[in-house]
Amino acid sequence: MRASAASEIATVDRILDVAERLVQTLGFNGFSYGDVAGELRITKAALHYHFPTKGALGSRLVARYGEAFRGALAEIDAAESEARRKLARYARLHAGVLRGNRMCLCGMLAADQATLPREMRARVRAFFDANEAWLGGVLEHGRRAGELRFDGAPREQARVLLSALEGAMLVARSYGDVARFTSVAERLLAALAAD
Amino acid sequence: MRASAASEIATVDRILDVAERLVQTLGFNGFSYGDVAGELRITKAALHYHFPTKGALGSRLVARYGEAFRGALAEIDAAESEARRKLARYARLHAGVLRGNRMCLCGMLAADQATLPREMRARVRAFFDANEAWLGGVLEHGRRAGELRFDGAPREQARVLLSALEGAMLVARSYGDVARFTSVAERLLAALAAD
DNA sequence: GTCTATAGGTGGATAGAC
DNA sequence: GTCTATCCACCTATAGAC
Repeated sequence: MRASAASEIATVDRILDVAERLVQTLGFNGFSYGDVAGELRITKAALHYHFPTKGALGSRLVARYGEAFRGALAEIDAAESEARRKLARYARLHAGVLRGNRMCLCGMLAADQATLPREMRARVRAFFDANEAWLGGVLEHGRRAGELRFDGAPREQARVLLSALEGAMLVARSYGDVARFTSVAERLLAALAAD
Repeated sequence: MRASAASEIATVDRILDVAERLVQTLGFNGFSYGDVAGELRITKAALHYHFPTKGALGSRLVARYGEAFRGALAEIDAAESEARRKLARYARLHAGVLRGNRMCLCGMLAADQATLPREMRARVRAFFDANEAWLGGVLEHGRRAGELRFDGAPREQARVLLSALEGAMLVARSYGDVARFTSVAERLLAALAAD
């Protein structure tokens, strides 16, 4: 391994980038090694050198996606202190994914759940867990601060929010209409406002 | 075509039953003619006699599912007059689908959207449209009657509800935990209560 | 790290006998 | 309406040369 110039991207990452987009648009059973290889102008055999099986590729995909998301959540925490602004940025995170007709990687894989290797399934759940935990923290803090109003446990309310946003992506994508998502997201957040 | 005894089920319907379950659990790209044929102990060629292409089978599947759902909504309208009770039964409809690890057929197909033939995509949207229209009507009526409280257009609120329920199914299925769905559904309906 | 070549299987779909 | 037989494209994955 040598030092690489800034403009170069390691083959592994280029594979992950293409595969990620394909999974998010077509589903885990809707893309093939051939699709990825063809787009990168390498052979399927070269792909297998980097990722011996499709499941291994999928696992790395979910792991990387989860890390990136956790990074984005940390950025939100660093940039915003108000709960309502944090939630608004969280929703915008998903809206960003939706542009380009992409579904949340883990929402898509949740649909393919029954056909995935064990490890991928576990990682998808871990992604949801992390999102719920973060949302739960924001909700709890926001309610304590008097910014937000809702009944019951923050963690339960977090599940409502996560489910609703994943579903809003799913449905909005059927219409190719991001506004459908943002409209739902705005209503969900407005319902939590204390004023 | 001859009169058939009550216990007999036409081959076409048995095909649709099996295919429906497979799509709801595995996704449209996660099942094959071979799977259906194997389960019914007929050959793939026999399947092609009834449904020349996979897309034709899929279209019939969505059409039938939509009709069944409309029937269920009509039943709810006939049995209940209060908006809150209608919505509760609507949520129970989805909970029933979720048992047996099934996803809403159209929610699943929404994930597979990009890989579907045009006609199937249109039928999936029609399903969502019909659900939104029915929910919008119930919400509007419920608010007028003072049973429900929410801001904005009923049709917009209907989209929130539909998205959230679809998403709740998607996420709950990852955990194999129907309670996750019912908990979210109850919170959504409680948030609409006027009291 | 990428290639050619290929294995071994399965995908959807068709032809023609019964 | 169901079968056998078959087509061809594609799938994931491996072996071995460069």
